[in-house]
Amino acid sequence: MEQEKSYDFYSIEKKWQNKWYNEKTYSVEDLPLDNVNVGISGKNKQKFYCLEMFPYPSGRIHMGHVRNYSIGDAIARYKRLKGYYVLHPIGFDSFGLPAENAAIKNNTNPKEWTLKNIETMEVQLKKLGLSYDWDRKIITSDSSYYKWEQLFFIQMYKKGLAYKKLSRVNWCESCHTTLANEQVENGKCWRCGNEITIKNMEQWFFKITDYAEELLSELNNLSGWPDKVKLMQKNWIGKSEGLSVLFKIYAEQTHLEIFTTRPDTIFGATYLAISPLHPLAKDLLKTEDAKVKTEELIRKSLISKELNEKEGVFTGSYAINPFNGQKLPIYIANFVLMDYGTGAIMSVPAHDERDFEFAKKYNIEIKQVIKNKSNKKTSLNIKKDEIKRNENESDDKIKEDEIKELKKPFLEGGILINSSIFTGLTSEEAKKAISLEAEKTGIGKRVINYRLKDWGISRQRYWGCPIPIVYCKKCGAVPLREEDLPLELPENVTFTGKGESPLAKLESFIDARCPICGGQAKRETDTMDTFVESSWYYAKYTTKSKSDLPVNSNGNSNLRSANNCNSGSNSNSNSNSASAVSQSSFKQYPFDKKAANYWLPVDQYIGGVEHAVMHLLYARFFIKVLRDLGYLNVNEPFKNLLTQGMVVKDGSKMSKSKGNVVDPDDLINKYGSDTVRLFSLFAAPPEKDLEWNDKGVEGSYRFIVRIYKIILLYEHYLTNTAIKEQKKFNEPKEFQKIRENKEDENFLKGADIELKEINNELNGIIKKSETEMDGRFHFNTIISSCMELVNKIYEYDKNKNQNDLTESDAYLLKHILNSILIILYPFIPHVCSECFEILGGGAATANIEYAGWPKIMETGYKIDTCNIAVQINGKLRSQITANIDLEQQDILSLSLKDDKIKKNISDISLVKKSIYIKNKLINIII
RNA sequence: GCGAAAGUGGCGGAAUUGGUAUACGCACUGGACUUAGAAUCCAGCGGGGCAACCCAUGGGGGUUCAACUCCCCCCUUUCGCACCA
Repeated sequence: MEQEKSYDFYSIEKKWQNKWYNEKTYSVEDLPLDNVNVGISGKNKQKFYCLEMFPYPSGRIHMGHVRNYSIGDAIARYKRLKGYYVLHPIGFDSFGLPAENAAIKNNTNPKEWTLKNIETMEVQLKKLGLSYDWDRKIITSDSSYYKWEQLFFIQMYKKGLAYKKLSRVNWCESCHTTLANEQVENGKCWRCGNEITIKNMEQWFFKITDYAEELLSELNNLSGWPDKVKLMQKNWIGKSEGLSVLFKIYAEQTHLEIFTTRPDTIFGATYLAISPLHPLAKDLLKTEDAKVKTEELIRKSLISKELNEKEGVFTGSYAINPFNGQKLPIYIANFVLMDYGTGAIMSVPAHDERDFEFAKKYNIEIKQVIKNKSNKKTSLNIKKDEIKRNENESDDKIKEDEIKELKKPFLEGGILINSSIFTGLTSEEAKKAISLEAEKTGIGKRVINYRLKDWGISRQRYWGCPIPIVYCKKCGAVPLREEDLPLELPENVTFTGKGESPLAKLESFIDARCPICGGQAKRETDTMDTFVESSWYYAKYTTKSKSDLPVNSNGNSNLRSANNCNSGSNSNSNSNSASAVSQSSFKQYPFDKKAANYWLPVDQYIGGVEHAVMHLLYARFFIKVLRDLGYLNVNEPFKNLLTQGMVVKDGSKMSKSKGNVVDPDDLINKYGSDTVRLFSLFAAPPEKDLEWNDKGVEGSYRFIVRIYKIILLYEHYLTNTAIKEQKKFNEPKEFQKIRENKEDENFLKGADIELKEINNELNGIIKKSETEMDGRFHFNTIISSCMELVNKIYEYDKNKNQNDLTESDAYLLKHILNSILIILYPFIPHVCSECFEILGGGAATANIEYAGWPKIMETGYKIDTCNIAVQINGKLRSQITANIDLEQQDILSLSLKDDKIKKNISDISLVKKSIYIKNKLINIII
């Protein structure tokens, strides 16, 4: 007996990984070429762009990465089998705080730290055997990448899409920088969890609000996104339609503009409330007492957005309700936000919770103007702008005390009361009518407000993309000339971890010349939010050739020499930059427009749900900007989105502080990467959290060993029956049939029934896998069916002497084994590649990469009996075996012959009726 | 408070269209092999009952011949937003 080979995952994985990397198996062209080798040509193939969110090089790969990339790789490999031309790139999102914090802590250089981490992680990723096109690797902290970002910034600045303003911004003391609104979670910093405070600072913004409407409406076209994410973005954008109305201030010439979404309640307004930060606030104050109290409110509003209790001050001023002339007191109220709407509201306590609460506290009148819808139809005529009251309408009288005794506000829409000529209208009608009336008389206009704010991108940190702006005493803020890019991040900096950004203290960096007048100027020392890099990397990937800026070719690049750093823009090695260098400045593009248009949008994007309103919103915004700047013609970056759950252990997210971290490297060394990948796909469907289980990993390992062993078992056998050597099957006729999937029925008829049954099940798995891989991605169900099938093959093997097997058996068995290997290949590519090779490959190729997705093979075998569940009054009582496709009557009489059924139903006359689901179930009602 | 998702054995999870609930895996129990162990293989494995049967998909109602699946109410958990007028 031959010595049994054991499953040596180390050698197997090494062997295939080397092959993939050396042969660049997964590398694709920017645009498909005509005459490339079989299997990798993109011509006549449909493109498929598969992308996982690229990692921040924090040091080592963690389980979340493994899960993310295993999912992506499974999809990419599946699509290749299905005949797609697949772009599957990877890179590093390498600007960010950890590098700088490490620098402060260990006195290292952020760049070195980052590059070292990238090196480590690249080795780890390669050990996982992921099918990336490594030629497209991006390192965003490299100036060959971020210079384009600076270019975009300048072009956005010129279009007014990047601007600077003084504003109240979120400040994280621990990270020592400002944050965008999206990056504040529950009043805390998204990164470190520190409490956010408010600062008034000059900051750079991207005008994402210009795209609010498109960002919102395009959500409707993203059918491949989870509803959850779309809803989160929708809520974040927060569109609301309403009316802005001018209220004249009593005995003054000024007006106060308020915004409301409930114009129908305007007759119920009993006071106005304005934000403490409202520009008119101080002018309206009439008493010393109010002034003092307001100061306090202002002070509180300035440091925090948190609010415990509603507080306010009566200013002493009044405004006039333009609709009924009522004199309304004006309050300064802490719950009114300055940065939404107009910073002033009309308060209708009867119909708004907040106004109600405030009115109760300060004893302000509550006036009901909406009541429950009655069945009575309104008898008002609304024709265009005209509202005519019918003659015989009787007033709906509401008693005063009924209003005052309201225990809580009436929030729903209803029928208007106490609202002059609008009384009797429904809320919906009244909104329209009152808005029209306001517009007609010029006291108001319909407006749309968004909750979304512009994206604050200034960061007071070092390790980020420098903002290409200088401040000239004469010319003000001036962008660098495009040809002077990149503005490199200087490297000779010291990190104290205190006070301002290191850049702000670096004279050699700050000192600059004005690009317009040549005079003395100071450089902007803020860097860009690192979410900018990830907003467009998917587009950069589409172009392999690295078109770099000319290095040293532009003699007057004095701006760059000022920072006395290495001016070599040193992208990784083999860029054939000869032609690029000879060109002058930005005649080049960050990526080839044709390639971007060809590959984008990303067909499948995979990442954590935590980026639902940060990265995913910014990226959508950015591609629209790039489109409008003329770089590509694509509206949305990601066609389909899969948000995977977290990897948890003992019920909580893996983290150092909890001490429940599992290091992928340890597992790969112990079981091999196929096992680690398999477990992370098998233990839960991708969108759910994955509970890590060391014992479960062993189960996955066992399964792989079982596959390997059954292949070895049959390697011997299949060789003996000459399949491997193709003595019989090499006959052209047979080969032709196999290729065309037109098997000789007679030939297969000879095969074992057990094998044919297994084959039938295989056919089911092939179909089921295709549906799963087409969008639901519940790999766990595919894997479990494969496990079942492998178990059956073992069973078959147990009951069958190999020597009794015929050629037909061998052929069918090989088809089954090959198919199972191909189905599992996207999840465990190394061992499947190896096994496929051991068996001698398929009809067309010995390389599983190009074997194609398995075809359904009909053996002409149909099961002619089926198992039918017999229910009595809906309860399962028995099961019978019957010939397939029998009619209800036959099944019923068969059922009644069954012992267990007989016990319950002695005579057919007891049967009231029966319901029959063909070949499945009969329910007998008695 | 508002919005969304989820709740199935000891555990991870199946059941994609209403049609035999608990597939597959883990853990556990027993057995085989072994001096012994590991590994492997075989068998069992929702709860109750000797059994016939009964009870089980968070709880309670409903629709239906039939409900994990559809409808209503409630509970719990997770996530997002949180004075957005």
